Amino acid sequence: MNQKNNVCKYNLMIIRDTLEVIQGKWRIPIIIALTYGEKRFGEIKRDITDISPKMLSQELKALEENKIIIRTLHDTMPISVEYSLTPLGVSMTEMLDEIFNWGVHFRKEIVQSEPVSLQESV
Amino acid sequence: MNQKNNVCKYNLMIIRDTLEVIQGKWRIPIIIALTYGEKRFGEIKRDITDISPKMLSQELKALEENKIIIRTLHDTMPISVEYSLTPLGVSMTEMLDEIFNWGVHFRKEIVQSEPVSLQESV
DNA sequence: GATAGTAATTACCTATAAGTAAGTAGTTAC
DNA sequence: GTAACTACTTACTTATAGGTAATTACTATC
Repeated sequence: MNQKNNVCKYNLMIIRDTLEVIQGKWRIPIIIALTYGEKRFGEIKRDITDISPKMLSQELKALEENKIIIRTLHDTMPISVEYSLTPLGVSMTEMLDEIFNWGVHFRKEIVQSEPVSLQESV
Repeated sequence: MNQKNNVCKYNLMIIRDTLEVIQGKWRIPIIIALTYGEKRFGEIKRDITDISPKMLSQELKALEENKIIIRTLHDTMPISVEYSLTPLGVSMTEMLDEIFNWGVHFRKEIVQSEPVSLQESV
């Protein structure tokens, strides 16, 4: 029982470090947008229609600091900036898939029991 | 390309509904604590040492409203209250496992590159 | 040269999450 | 009867997340 308890506590510690990286309204959506290939600032903004440039800029910076994404400056005319996942970012795929899968399951369950308005817009 | 884009946007919508359920510092830790079996208020508090009774009470209530956990009042003397996962809560297991797995991977990567203090206490 | 697009930054404000501290109502042990 | 335990609740405060609006610097198009 004490052994089981320590395992539980160790796992909770790992989880809390992880949550700090993926916490917030925008980080996971941004990462998911980038799993569809490298994108420019404006492209991500168009995918996540209601994010403000301030939040996008801020969260991209945080994800870069956590080595989840890389920012590449292409020396074209006009200059373009592209964001893409690092190997560490790509390694999130299974996790993101499972979050998505559970989301689908959850939506099914909730829509069945109480037809409350989740986000309807696509 | 437009097709791909709509798929991306639909997926983002699912994800945002999901994030609302699991968002915050305490919900995932609480759910994980309960994957080890049903627990009483005080037991959860002992697992998650730094949660305040206010936050625990508040988050348990939110999880109950989202049908992730159930609160059972045992008519013992003295009365005891037990929290356990619903089938919907149990269905989060794969997702939580993947979050944990990525957390382990992330910790390994970060500890290698820069030995910065993550949470050390167990 | 005016207008629009890209990739942001800055200042300011509000809303929400979380923390602190104390209190309550019941029970049990000494 | 008083001290401690369980399961909370309430009031208050602080911290953080997020939103709004305006601005910047550069290029391209009309």
